[in-house]
Amino acid sequence: MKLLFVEDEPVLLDEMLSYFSSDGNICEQANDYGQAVEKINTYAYDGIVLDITLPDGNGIDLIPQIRTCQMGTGILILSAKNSLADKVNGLNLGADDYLTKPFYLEELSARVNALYRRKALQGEENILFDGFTIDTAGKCLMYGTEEIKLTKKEYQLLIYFVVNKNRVVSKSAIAEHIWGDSFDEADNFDVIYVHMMNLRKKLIKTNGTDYIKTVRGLGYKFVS
Amino acid sequence: MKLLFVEDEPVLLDEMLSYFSSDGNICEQANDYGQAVEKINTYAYDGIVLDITLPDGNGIDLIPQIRTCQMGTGILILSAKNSLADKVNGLNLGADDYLTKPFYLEELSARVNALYRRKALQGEENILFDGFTIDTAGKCLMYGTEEIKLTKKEYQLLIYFVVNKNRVVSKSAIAEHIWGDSFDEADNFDVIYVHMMNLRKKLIKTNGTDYIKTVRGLGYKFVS
DNA sequence: ACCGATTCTAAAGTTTTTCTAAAGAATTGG
DNA sequence: CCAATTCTTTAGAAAAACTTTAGAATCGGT
Repeated sequence: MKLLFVEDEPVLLDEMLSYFSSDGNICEQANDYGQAVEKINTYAYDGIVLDITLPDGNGIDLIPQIRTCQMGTGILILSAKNSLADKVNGLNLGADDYLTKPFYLEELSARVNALYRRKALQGEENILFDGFTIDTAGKCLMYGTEEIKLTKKEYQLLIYFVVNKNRVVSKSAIAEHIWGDSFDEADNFDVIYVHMMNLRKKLIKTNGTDYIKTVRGLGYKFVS
Repeated sequence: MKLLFVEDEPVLLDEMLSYFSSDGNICEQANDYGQAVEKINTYAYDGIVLDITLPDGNGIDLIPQIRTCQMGTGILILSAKNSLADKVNGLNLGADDYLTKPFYLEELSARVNALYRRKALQGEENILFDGFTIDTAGKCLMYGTEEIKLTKKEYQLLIYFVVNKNRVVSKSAIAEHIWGDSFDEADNFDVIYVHMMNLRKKLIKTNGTDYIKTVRGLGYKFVS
């Protein structure tokens, strides 16, 4: 998933970025309030980890802005202050969870994942469709008891499609979501074609159904 | 696991630090109330050993502070006073266990480990899987009656994997949990690769099964 | 201070995944 | 119906991720 980390302390920021990146997410950063505003108004994120104390403003003030332009985005507030007022205030303004520094990256990760599941999938640990089970903890796809081996990119694609079930997702959206900034859109979507095809093939091979419909000129749609 | 020792008497502090460090834990110290407050608000710990009588304050007053920012941390109170009032007071405020000075380090160790077991391992003394027994008190792995000799790192890895059975754990998560802050993630994960390989080899050699699946690009997963 | 065990580093080897490129099929618009 | 565009499919190159080995450094106990 695509995450934004708003944090001014460089060490902690680095730790979070490398932790979440190596966990298979696309991560972006904002070092202060100004950068955060810019990012929020330009890109869509699945989750935003927001430090409250920033050099040029209070992170809490970002929450309404995020909520007006990114309804479904999970917001987790971070704060060094051990203040109940901040927590209550943040949650009232529309944050979804709260974590006080210090914390284990492991716990932050668990909470961000939980947010994403709550937001996108109504709190289901396992996503089921038509005999398939996506085990989000084990990061694998099962058909009955048999494991359908997916590569990392295929797994990410599948999750993204299932979350956006019955909705057309553009190739740009896929690129932004799964490749992030590193994707060179000017060139071509060939990479996406190839991965789509590989994922499709594996699903079709399993039970004969093609869950992914091509919407020519617009993108793809997962139906189930 | 990561521990904090709050104790003003240097001899006892040193003894505790060296005992627990050599047992494979990540240990930190605070010599007085002030240092303790600082540490508690900066880092996360699995367990805190807390002397009640400190030169600049009463250790008991730290308990609420710990509890508000570190929910899952085990707290063990130490006191020279053999006072029932202190004990009751401490436990009421959220401490998990109590030990009166003087004591044997072995007993302290046993109690701190018990705290961890209660917290992370849901109270299990022995973890069983497929003919193997992990004796968490003796910190060893048995296959039937035969002991499978593991190094400290291998044992820690195994515990971490077993606790997270069927869940993919990223290399960052492993690093954070087993190497702590000393791990230089920027460089490489080579150390992890090597230890993983050694642990795997020992398990495979014992009964031919590879319980650890590599999830390329994401981490490893213990399945049983 | 020495010995053995453990842990780490470095590098070569292996496997898997990802990407690129190109040819072929389907669809759309003129 | 033809040309242009968009997508599918294949195959192989390139990159990345992981495994394995060996030896150096470090640690712990005597």
